[in-house]
Amino acid sequence: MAKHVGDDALDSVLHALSDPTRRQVVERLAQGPATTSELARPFDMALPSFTQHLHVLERCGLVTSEKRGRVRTYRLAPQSLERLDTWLAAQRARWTRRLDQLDSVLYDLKEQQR
Amino acid sequence: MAKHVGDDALDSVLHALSDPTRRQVVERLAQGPATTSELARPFDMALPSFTQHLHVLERCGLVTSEKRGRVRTYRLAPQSLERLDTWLAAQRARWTRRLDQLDSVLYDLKEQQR
DNA sequence: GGAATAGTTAGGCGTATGGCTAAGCATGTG
DNA sequence: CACATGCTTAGCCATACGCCTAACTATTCC
Repeated sequence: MAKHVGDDALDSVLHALSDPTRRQVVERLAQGPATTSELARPFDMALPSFTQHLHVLERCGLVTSEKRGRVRTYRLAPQSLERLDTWLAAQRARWTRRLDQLDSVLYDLKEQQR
Repeated sequence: MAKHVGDDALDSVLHALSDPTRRQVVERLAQGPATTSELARPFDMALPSFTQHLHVLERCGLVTSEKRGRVRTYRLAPQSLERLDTWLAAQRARWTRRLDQLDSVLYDLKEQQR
């Protein structure tokens, strides 16, 4: 089994996305940048609680932010989703390769039955 | 923004995958079934701690298990990864649609400059 | 300058998470 | 039957998480 030393990034991305609030923020930002309070509006949550979610998203690289005046604007950093994509693709590959092997085993069995 | 009521499943799948131990188990199982102790062997962890990870994976539907005699065998349940795949694809779609819109805005700006 | 606005910092609180040991149960095996 | 094997249950502990309120800072606007 391949060693996984540098996958802390994946850890934190997956952890960040495992919270529904944070996932909704990501979904919102996939449509374009937004400020802290715009992002917070749909949620029934105290602002400090909400900004913690934003900090989690930013720490793991899913979003970036920039403060102009007193307004902080967040944007999605889509390359971070690609990492997840890559991992998923790798698993799919393992899985399908395994199914291929099973197929050939079944084929061999059939051959033998003739 | 679309409402997200039934996404507890995604919550728990993402949470499960956010742990490196559990991710490695999934990677292992993507190559074929294995028993509890086979799965545990590579990890320097007390068995009860490890089986908790297996339970987490099973509760969220990422794996299934079956006990024959005193041996429990685990297999990957790949449809659960598809759910994640679907979500990721949706985000990618939002993101690229957004980029398309930006493209057309830029195009319009250019037109006006003529 | 004074008041509203936008975020931030500090600190507290209950629950969930991830690890452990010790003991318990089945199920195979000599 | 006795013993080894494979896993499970019970209970403990420390840390992390997600939420809150209160108070603070920094900007913008009249």
